[in-house]
Amino acid sequence: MRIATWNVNSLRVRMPHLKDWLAANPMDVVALQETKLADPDFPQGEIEALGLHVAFSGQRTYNGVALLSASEPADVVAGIPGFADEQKRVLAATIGGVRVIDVYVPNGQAVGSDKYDYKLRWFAALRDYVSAELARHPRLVVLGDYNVAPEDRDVHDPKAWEGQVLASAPERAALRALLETGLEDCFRRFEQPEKSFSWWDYRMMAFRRNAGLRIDLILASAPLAEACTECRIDKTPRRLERPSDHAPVVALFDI
DNA sequence: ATGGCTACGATCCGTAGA
Repeated sequence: MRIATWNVNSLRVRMPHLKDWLAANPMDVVALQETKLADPDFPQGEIEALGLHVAFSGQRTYNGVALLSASEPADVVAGIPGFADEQKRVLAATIGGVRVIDVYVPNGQAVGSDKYDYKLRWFAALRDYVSAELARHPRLVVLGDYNVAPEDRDVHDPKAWEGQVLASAPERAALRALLETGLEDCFRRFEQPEKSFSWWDYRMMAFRRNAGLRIDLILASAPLAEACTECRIDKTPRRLERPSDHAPVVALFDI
């Protein structure tokens, strides 16, 4: 099974890149974030014309998540049950016997801000949700834009980012607490090139300088992680004209 | 120098991202 996550930063703008990428990289599951489309505006027909099923939960301008899949998604659930949130950041479905949770973690803006507090509350709710889902689904993957660089090696300049939002200790602790429910970062199961990142700022020629962060993650339950044979970041679409600032991350599972 | 892009929905600038 081939599973990918990609923050497309506007599905409307990135649709040509997505189509080209899927043509070259057929997937069984693709989790998208930042679609930035209200549900009535979602290009369902265009996705289905690619031979894929799709589930989506979006809003105008901000946020928005979608799950593309080769087989039909079952038991689709939007949001974190029991956590009231206007922002469309979570979408779950069962696809090919795997429970998939697509997440777009809040950015947090700045340490100590209201948005940062929201991010930490949101993480706590996600942990409780994932913990309950793990009990029901041995094969669980929780993937998306986490807006946290797990470790210093996931940051191009750890000194400059020390204590900053996306790298602060409370955010990393919240991510660790999520992992401790029983998930593993598929990317770190394998030898990887040094300075592997999944996001680069549009400014300052950050991509050319590889001044990035690894914040897009594929987390898998133990039975699924053990079946993972490869996990890689595909920088190819980031080199295109008018790219998303995020690169897709792919994991392969021998199931 | 705390900026530098990009997308969006509103106007010709503000908000947000990360």
